[in-house]
Parts: sequence; C-alpha cells; structure tokens
Amino acid sequence: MVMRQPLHNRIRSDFEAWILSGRMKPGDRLPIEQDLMLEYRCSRMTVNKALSALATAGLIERRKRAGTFVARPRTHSMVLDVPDLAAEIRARNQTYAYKTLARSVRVPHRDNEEERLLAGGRLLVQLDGLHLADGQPLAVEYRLVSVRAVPEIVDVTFGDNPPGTWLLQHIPWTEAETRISAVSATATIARLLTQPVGTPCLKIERRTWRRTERITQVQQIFHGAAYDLVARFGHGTTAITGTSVNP
Amino acid sequence: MVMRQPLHNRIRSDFEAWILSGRMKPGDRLPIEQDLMLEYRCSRMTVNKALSALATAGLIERRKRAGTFVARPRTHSMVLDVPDLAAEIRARNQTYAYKTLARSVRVPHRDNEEERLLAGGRLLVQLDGLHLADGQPLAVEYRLVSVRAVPEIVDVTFGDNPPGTWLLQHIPWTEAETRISAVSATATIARLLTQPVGTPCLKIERRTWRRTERITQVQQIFHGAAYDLVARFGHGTTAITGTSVNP
DNA sequence: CAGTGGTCTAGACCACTGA
DNA sequence: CAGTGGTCTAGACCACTGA
Repeated sequence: MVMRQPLHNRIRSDFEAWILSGRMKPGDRLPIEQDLMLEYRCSRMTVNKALSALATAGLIERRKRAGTFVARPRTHSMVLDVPDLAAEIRARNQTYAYKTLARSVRVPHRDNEEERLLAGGRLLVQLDGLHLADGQPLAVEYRLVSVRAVPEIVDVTFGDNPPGTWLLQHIPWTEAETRISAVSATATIARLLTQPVGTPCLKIERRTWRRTERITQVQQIFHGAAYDLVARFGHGTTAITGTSVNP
Repeated sequence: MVMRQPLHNRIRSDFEAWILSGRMKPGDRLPIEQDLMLEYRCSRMTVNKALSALATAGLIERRKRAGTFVARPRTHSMVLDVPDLAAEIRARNQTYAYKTLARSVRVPHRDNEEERLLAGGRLLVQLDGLHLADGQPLAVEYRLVSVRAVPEIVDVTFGDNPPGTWLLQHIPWTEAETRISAVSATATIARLLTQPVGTPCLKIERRTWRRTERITQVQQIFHGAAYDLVARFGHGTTAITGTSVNP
C-alpha cells in the first residue's frame, strides 16, 4: 500500500474540515476512539495521534469519561512573526541597510530599574542605529544587550547587519515580550526619519529572556505611514505570517 | 509506579532544558531514537512522541538517515493574543462598556473592492461603536460583517456586548489577517476619544475568513497613550499571551 | 463504577537520503 | 545500501470523572 498521506493526517484533516466548515459545531461530540478505529480500520494509537494533534491545535477538547468535543472558537490566539527587518525588506526586493549611530559599553543608569535588571550587576552594550529601506530611513533602533548573558557581544563585528539579526541567529531565547504602541515623532526621531515633528510613529519595544536571565531589550520607532505590522493567522500549524513595508 | 509526569514529557523537557540553557547548541546532534530507548528504558514510540513534539515546537530538526539536530534559533515566530477587548478590560478590574454608534444593513460601496469581496454579492451589516474602560473612551470600532457568511447577524441582539465578542464565540474562522499601524486622530476620531486632533493612535485592522469565504473586517482605533498591544512569547506550547491597557 | 482518553510496549515495515 | 526517522499495529494498564 502506498502511503500517499499518513492515515493520522487524513483523520485529522477530515475533522478539521468538518469543524471549520461548520458541519460540526462547537459542543458537538466526536465519536469515541474505539468507533474511529473501526471506521478508519486502524489502531487506536493512530486515532489518538490525530485527535491529540487537533486538541493541541485547539480545535477540539478532550475530557476523560466524557468524550471529545468540538471546542468553542478560541480567543484569537495567533502566530505573529516579529520581523527580522533585514530579511523582511530584502524579501520585498528593496535594498536594506543598517547604519550604526552609537555603540558603547557602559554601566546601567542608576535610576533605571529596567537597565539594572538587564545588566544583572555587570555591564551593558548600547547599540543605536537606523534601518533603511532603499536608502530611506524606516526605523530608529535603541538597543541594550546584557554582557552577562552575551559576553561575545563586546567583540562582535556586525558589519552592515543589524545587531538584532546577529542575536536572533546566535542566542537562544525562551521568552520575549513585545509591546506595540503609537507615539508622536520627537525632534530627534523626526530628524533621523526625515519626517515632520509630530508624525505618528509605531513604537515596538521588546525584551527577551533565556529562562530568567535577561538578554536584550530594544526600542524601534517606525515612521507610521511607511510601516505596518502585518500578521496572518491560521489555526495551529497552518499559520502563515509576515510583515509589510508600505510603498 | 506512580505516573507523576508522563515519560514522554520528561524526555521532552530534558532536551528543552539542554537546548535553551545553551548546553546543547544549534547544529548539535541528538542521540538516535534507539539510544534514547536504552537511556530512558522505554519503547521507541515514547521517544518518538517526545522528539516529534520538540520538532513541532521548532526546537529541533529531524532528517531521515542524517539524524536529529538542535535547530537554529528561529525567526521570532510567536503567539499573539489578539484581544477580546471586553475580556481584557474586565481582567484588569476595570468596568467595560460598549456603546453602539451605528448599525445598518447596506450594500457594499461600488468603488470599494474590499467591501464587495466581503459581501460576496449580498449585503453587509455595518456595526460602529465605542469601547469604554471605566467610562473613558478607549477605542473607536468600525466593523462590517458579511450577511452571506453570517446570516444570523441581521437579527442578533448584542446588548452591551461588542459584536466582536459575539462573533468570536459563535463563528468559527480559519484565517485572519491583522494589520497594525500608527495614525493621527482625525477630527471625528478625536471627538469620539475626547482627545486633541492629531493625537497618535494605534490602528488595528483585521480581516477574517472561513476557508476562502470572508466573514468580517474591522478597524479599531485606540487612543495611543492609553493602550498598548502587549504580547508575551515562548517556544511552542509554552506561550503566554496578553494585552495591557495603560493606567 | 464503568466509559473514556492518556500512556506505554515490543514489535514491524517502509521511505528517505547521506555516507 | 545501510542508518535513521515516520508510521502503524494489537495489545495493555491506568487515571479520571460523569452517569
């Protein structure tokens, strides 16, 4: 028998289709594993693998003794691709460039709790720069990296690559927090982005951890009219994501 | 033997810890399943379940004949909880209210391609409203719902609930696209949010599909200083998400 | 207390692909 | 062509919990 598609995938996509098409509605009960074994002429492990995957994806809920049910449409839990700006811009056939504005090794500011937590009693590397697409300023970046968490950072030469790309490729992380807000361009930001003061800008702040240890924190300020954050979402593993830079 | 924790979970978290702690680095090879069977004194299915989960989470890569390897830290693929505003605000112990500004059934605008695609040759329901936290305007919402995809929408009474909450709970979706940008408050927006004209605002646009059929599209404009979109991220299933309304 | 899912075993055959 | 993972079987015991 040719295994064009694994049987557990067929079972999975059958129910996926029935649920998403509305033929099976939230609260509806699925057959028990024993019945599905007979229907698909397979072992229980195969049925279980298919239904476990659907449960992980949040499409169904499984309760012992009670059975398996179509889940309520969940709160929109979605996959967002937080951009590696360089890759995003190049994917749009624009030239990408990163210009370093400042690079220094320093102690955390005494009155800045966030910086002190990031430093963890040691030093910080400050890396400020400008992201450009097709030569036009797109975003200002202010980044701090913990020397304690990333000792190599002191000596790394990034060349034309932004430090974010290097970090993404070399430093494993376990947790991150991203905060997105809208701000007005200050005088400094406006000058760097070559926009009028007061231009609405998208501010993205991100902090990254490995376990409990802080790795880096970054503030990126995008020219609002030139940049949108776009995320495309699907259930579970079907998610497709992306970002977009406006023309 | 008491099954405090399933064995496949122990195997999984062992490698998770070694990878995330940096003890195992990207490109490092994991033992083959046969060896792990011996090490953990279990069957191959148990080992396979653990490693398959890690592969799904993106922490490892599996290649036939070649073996299993620690994956390069991935582009930041993350889970974002797009807020059910009502729930978010109540979770912060603020009172939530939704005020309907307009509700009508209408044809799509002839020159608006998006509206025509959403309507699919039939009618649209327009639902405009204002989200309030502790009585203060937080966001203006402009929503369109396809009558073709959601016939019930014509007769539903939402009461004090926003239509988004009702849709989330009743209509299964398969895909969504969210676009986040920064804009200046127009005169109308400024009046509704009781802010000065030109205040930076966060604009969230979302379109939702079931398979290829469009369900709804919505534009939410948040008072920038009062609202941040926050997302907390972890690898795979460990993701914790949330949003925050500034005090 | 009995039905249901969670986990596990000890095999098996096979597809894929790199040495 | 041989090593590795992908899939599957036909059982088994058990934890949980709702009828």
